[in-house]
Amino acid sequence: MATDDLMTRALEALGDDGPLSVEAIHRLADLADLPETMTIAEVADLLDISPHTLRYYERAGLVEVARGGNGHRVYDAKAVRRLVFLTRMRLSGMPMRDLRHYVSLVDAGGHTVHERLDVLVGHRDAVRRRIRELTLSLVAIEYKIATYGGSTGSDVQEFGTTTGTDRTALPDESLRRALPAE
Amino acid sequence: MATDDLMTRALEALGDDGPLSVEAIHRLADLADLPETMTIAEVADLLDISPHTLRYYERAGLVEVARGGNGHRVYDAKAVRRLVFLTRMRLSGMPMRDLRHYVSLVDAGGHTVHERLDVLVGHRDAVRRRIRELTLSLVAIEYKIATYGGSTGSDVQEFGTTTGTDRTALPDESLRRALPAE
DNA sequence: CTACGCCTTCGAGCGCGCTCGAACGCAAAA
DNA sequence: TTTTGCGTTCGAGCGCGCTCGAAGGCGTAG
Repeated sequence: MATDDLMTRALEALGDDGPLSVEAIHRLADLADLPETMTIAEVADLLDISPHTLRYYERAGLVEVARGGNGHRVYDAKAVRRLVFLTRMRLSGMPMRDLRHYVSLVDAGGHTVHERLDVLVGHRDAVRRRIRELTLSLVAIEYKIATYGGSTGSDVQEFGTTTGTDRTALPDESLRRALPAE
Repeated sequence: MATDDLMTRALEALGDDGPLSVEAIHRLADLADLPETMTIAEVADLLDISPHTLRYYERAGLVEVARGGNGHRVYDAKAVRRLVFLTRMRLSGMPMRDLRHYVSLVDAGGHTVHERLDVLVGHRDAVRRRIRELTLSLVAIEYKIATYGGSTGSDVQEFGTTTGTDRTALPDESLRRALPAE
């Protein structure tokens, strides 16, 4: 069935270039050897977010950051590791609200481990659903691109024209039905 | 390499239940036989969005909808098909701004086909990047769940305990390095 | 000494995508 | 006739996640 083919190719096509910038990957590759302490600018650079956002996260109660003698923030390795985790969760769509909840569990002590796992599992499932949702949309978009003729409303006649030519192994009827005009 | 294994399993795990509700899939399965016209409530039900949102899309210039004798909106098949497309693009993360642009191209006539394709291809690439981004996060989250011991900052010692037991074929070092505390 | 650069706190503002509510119209049911 | 239900227009409000800017401190370079 052609839908599976397209789905497979859609998934394969993801092997191109990552969505994370190459620098960001490099910077995150070796979390093992983090410096003892970092400035806000260094952390911002590491995480690819602005100092403003870092201060915002701190204000939101997601992380505690010490101050140096000059009043400047001093991020130790523990704070940085937590921020790496937090930004990863944010990037995958976890709301600030849930993140605050999770952090409060962590700070509450070891007896909250079970509930923390519930949060993680819930988010994992949400990410899975979102990926699936996006993959379905991707298939639809790729189909539309593959069959695009420039329809401006009266679209039906164009879908029959490529039978025989078969320029890109077009998907099946179920897709055609799911992909309307424009 | 174990990372690939986890990645593969992460992708396979997506085969569970779709993110779209079963009803929504059923309702969208047969776009071929749409009724001649639909009310706002019917379209809202079909697309799983609120009538408020439908009016908002119309106000935003994304679609024109006729009025019946009583002043009520009358959605014809063409409008419904466009709205199906629009909601699919929205669901996959295309901003309203881009959607407005695309619609303006469609309404401008056939000479904009090339530019329309550019928009679609651009969005396709964005969706691909987002899927990849989410997949990476998913792998990280699954790793964290699999190895969770309840670390509260001093996390390092826990990552060595499972060597030998090998309860779930844990991934490799590169992942460990990418997944910090909490 | 001045200027620069990087940092601080705090409160306000912004862009997005809805979401809501008030005030009203029309038609069928009780 | 009154009520119920579904619709209309329009403008305002909301939740989210930043993002910005003002006003100032501190330390080094020129």
